Amino acid sequence: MFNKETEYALRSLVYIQYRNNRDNMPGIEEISTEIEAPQSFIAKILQRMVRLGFIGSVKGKGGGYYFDANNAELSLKELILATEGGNILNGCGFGLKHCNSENPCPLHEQYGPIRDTINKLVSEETIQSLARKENAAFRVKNIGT
Amino acid sequence: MFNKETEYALRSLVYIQYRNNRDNMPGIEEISTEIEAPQSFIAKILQRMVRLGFIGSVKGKGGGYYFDANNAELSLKELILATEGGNILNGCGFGLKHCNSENPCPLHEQYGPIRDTINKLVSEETIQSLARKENAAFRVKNIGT
DNA sequence: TTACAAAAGGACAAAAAGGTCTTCTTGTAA
DNA sequence: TTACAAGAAGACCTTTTTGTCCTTTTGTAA
Repeated sequence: MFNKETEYALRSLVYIQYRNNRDNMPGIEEISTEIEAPQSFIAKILQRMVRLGFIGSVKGKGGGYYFDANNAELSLKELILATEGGNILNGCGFGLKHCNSENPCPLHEQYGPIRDTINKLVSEETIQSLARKENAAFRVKNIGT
Repeated sequence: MFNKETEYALRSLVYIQYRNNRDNMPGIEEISTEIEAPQSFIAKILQRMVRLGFIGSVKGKGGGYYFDANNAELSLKELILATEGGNILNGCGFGLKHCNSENPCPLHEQYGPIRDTINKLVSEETIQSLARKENAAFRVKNIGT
């Protein structure tokens, strides 16, 4: 569905928010361990998240990452647009550059509703709404084989 | 949505079937021009399609590619599984290896219906059903910028 | 029956995605 | 007030995807 960067960013951010909700500020080591993703890759991705202004970071002893509770919630859409662009949200299932109701590809009619549902999902859900779900931390973990 | 190989395969095959329906057997040059895709890449992809038994080919003067009308229709699902595997059809939106109703990721509930709809679409639609749509050839073209 | 059009095959190359490693900088806690 | 934990930064590497090019084989049409 999403590429690795989006996937790891999503899992990291939900984990950060979940821990913030419990008055913790996790660091890279904790995050990468808990979401089961490569530590240095997560470091790089979170660095980008900080530069984008999605999260804040604290350096030095006891440091880590946090969401500023004063900022608006971060929708999945904003995150996805920043990490992999709008291809999933706008692209034609057939790969045509100009596919629309006047000039539809053979999949247009059936794919439209799917794309709409995806757009609705990523517009309505936020990192915070996902982190609020009970057991969110557990569900963030990449358990299993 | 799909990767390039799937996308080009899809467009090529629909085009081939569309031309077959009109008693033509297009070659690589015609196909790649009409669907606006790199000729040598299309050649390689169609070679794979032949090896998979999805289409037949005729060498020599007047040669090209064709669907055997005696074979069953080729569902999009079969094609997708062959070109890029079942990730889109089975994968978890959150990227978890084991995401299910007992151990759901935070997106599980909302993503499930989307995945189901995609599965329904690719199971029901075939290359042939797409090629039958009026104006299919035009709609296969990648017109525009 | 042969010329040649067209597919088959495979080596190679470029670009993007995914990931690692090392060094530098910062700033908090002791 | 300094030690050091932890993030920042960027070079570099690997794998996968996407694509190109060239040679060989095939088989139909003339």
